[in-house]
Amino acid sequence: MARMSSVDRRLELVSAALRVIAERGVAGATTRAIVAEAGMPLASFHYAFESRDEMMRELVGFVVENEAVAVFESFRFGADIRSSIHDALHAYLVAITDDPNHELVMLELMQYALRIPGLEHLAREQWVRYRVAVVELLEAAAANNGIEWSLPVDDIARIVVTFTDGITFAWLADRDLPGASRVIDFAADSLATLATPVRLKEHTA
Amino acid sequence: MARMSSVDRRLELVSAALRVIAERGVAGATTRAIVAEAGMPLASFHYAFESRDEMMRELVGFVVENEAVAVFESFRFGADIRSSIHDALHAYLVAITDDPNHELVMLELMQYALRIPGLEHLAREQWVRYRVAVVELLEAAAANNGIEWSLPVDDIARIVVTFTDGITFAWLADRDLPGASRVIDFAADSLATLATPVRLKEHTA
DNA sequence: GTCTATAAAGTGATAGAC
DNA sequence: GTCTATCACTTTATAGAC
Repeated sequence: MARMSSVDRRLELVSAALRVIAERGVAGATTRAIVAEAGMPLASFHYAFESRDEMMRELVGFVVENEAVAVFESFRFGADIRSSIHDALHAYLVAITDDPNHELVMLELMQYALRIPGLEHLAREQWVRYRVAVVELLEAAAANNGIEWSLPVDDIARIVVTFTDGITFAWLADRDLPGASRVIDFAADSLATLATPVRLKEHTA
Repeated sequence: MARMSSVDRRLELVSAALRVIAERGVAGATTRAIVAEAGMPLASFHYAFESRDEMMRELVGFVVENEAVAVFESFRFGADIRSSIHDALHAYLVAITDDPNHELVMLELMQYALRIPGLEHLAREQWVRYRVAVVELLEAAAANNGIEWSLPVDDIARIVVTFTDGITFAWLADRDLPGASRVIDFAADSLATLATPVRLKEHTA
């Protein structure tokens, strides 16, 4: 393997570690397994990182930074707020079922962070970022579908993430896709009741 | 330690292992840590169990069997269905916050089961048992508050568990109790819309 | 039966050759 | 700088003394 900058090698190792974790879990992410996945000799690991703990801290931080809710990025809104919510949740469900290991890794890393002293704040941060992403989506949906939210948008985002977490967890456990779809139907219905049509004083062409 | 039957020793070790897991996580539940917690010499472990894996299998099975949703057992219903749901969810939240490690252990064991080939069905089973417990509660609540459910009770139970899982997960991450309470308010409101007053042809005194 | 003492394998981390 | 070879330690599991 050609020479790489220190920062590249760190990234390469973190990336390899994430693949190993997806395959075998956090417990299976030994330094040997990671360097094997990255195609490096064992010593390269401690050339890039002080310790395995340091790498795991960087990995969790990396995930928190980069785990955008990409599901929603290319998302188009529906004709009304109910179908916008429904389609977004459905897109989320599809993303989960397409790559179950990904969500399992997120869950495992979150738990890992909750267990390691000094990393608890990263668990909180990751969860808050999800919520912030949902806030943006809720505001865009409101603008798009001409509604106002009857609760603080931050509270609604909390409800939405409660749904997505619950749906994720349930599907990971029982793999019942029609069941998950029925929950999404309910979620869309009940969230739509929090939307009220907005009276326009003026509107732009 | 006095002589104990084989079955008692197994139970003692499983119980000690659960305490160790609550304290240090699954990764910290080494055979040494477990026998130390149980006050036994190391060799006793393999006298009772073939291997650590066998003990972990029994432990997960034990939890699945015995993890009753005790929260709801001594639960009293409210005057209407909305407050019955609300109070039940609130009682659940109190139980979680009183003993955060307990839910963290359940989460961790579920993840463990999902990772270990041959144990996946136990993860599913544990989740289904929660749902069955909720079905019973929903039916009791319906009888008590004189309503009928407008969806199959099994689907509603799925929604309820989605809520409790999501609320649990969120609270473990961000420890925001007022936030969790607001989600519970919403959950009670939206679940109550699934209840319709029942017309009685006749009633018993 | 019970437990000390140890084996065998795997871990994170490094020294030292190139 | 890079990597082989190895250290020091921990893990599960067992042999063998009592």
